[in-house]
Amino acid sequence: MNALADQPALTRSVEDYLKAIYRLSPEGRPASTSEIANLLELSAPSVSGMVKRLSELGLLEHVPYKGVQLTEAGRLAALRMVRRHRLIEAYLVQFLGYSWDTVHPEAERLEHAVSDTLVERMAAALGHPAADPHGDPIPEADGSIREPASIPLSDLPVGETAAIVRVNESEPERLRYLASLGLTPGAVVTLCDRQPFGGPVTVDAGGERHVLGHPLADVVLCGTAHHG
Amino acid sequence: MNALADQPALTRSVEDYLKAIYRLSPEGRPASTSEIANLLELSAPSVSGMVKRLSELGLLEHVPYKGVQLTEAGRLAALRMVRRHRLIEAYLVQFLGYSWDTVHPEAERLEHAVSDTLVERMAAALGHPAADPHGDPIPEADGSIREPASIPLSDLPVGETAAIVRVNESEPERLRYLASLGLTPGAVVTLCDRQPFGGPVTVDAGGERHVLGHPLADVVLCGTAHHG
DNA sequence: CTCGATATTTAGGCAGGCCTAAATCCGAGT
DNA sequence: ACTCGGATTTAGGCCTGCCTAAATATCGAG
Repeated sequence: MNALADQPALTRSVEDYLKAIYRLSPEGRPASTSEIANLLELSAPSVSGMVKRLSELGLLEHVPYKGVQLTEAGRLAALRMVRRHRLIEAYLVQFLGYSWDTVHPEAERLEHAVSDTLVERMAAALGHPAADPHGDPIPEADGSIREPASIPLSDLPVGETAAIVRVNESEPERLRYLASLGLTPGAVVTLCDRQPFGGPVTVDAGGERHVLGHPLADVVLCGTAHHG
Repeated sequence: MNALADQPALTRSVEDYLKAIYRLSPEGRPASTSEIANLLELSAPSVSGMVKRLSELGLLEHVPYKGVQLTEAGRLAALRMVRRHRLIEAYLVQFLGYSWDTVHPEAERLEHAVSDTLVERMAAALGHPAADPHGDPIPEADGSIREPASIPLSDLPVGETAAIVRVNESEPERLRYLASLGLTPGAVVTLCDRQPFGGPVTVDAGGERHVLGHPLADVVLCGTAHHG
């Protein structure tokens, strides 16, 4: 058990690469060098070089000119970082006064420094939450993760009521704006109107009506617990 | 104000060197290359090279073959790390179930990763403590630090009663032993007997009598609030 | 004052991780 | 089938930060 703990020590860089590749390959689809370079804000040759080392370490498989895929070891190492990151975010918000729009950079640094012990103590202090402040699901210590089914607010049928389960956004500005509208995980909203051709969406949240641009409505994910 | 915050970004290595040199030069006495190498468990040539870089960065002054001394900038950077370390230790013990003998390595890693914001939030959550769990004084955010006067338990006059203010020990084993005897900061003890020539010391702590070897009694520091 | 032990520095090397410039591959369009 | 542009990899370089081996400075003892 606890497949995410006590793994060989990896450098911060390696941890970041693995996390990035994990993010870029949701269901095993290979990630390209340039996608990784783009996400990590590094040059493509740097990624190429690191990819070679990581494949020699057995953390990923690389088909030259095609892309990379995490091995099981790589996926577990990545999930370990994701678990850390999300638990740290939850802890900082719950206990140290961080808000969901400022917590990311702090977690980004801490995730490389905390011990497995500390992570599990934070998890316990939080009561082993299932998701972080953005609604992103927290992988279990054994490496399992369950992504709740959801649909973007922009796809919710008009007239339908649903709970927000997740907000897929990282820009602080947008997060603050969404929070100011009450559009945070747990909030119950009703879709009142949708304009065609990617037009805005009108939503009722806590008795107030708001008009949201389509791109913004797209990152607000609603639960699909259909009537029961 | 807040001289300890918002300083130029230093690497983990540099931060560790500065902290080590600070520890080795209590009142400005120069620290030698080998002392630093010893404390950081590095080779002397490694230290020599780093010292050159640090002096070029203006963080210390180096008289070749004589020793190094922190500049004001270096002292502030070191104090910043000390503040972080001690606040983190206090926080982990108070809120996350760490004990004083296990908290050091965790703090050692976190001190390089936390932001100034997080440190200050932890300080606030703790109520701005003056000392960490070992009684080591926590530098203020402005860089000031006050070391309370104290004498080793081994030097306490026989018959005298005093409060333990600090325990200058880092080995977990010894810390656990001292804690098991109730010899932790805040405890009030009376020196019952001392054998000559560096012999053991008998101390009353919370109604129980314990015999302590001289080296151990030496790291237990007692307050010198003489009858008043 | 000189010698030798010890501390320190210099010289040279290596790994991690990043970069730019140059070579190479791939695949789309004709 | 060929070619051209974009993606990718290779080549080569730099900085940090560590190492060992060798040179050099210092200091105490005789």
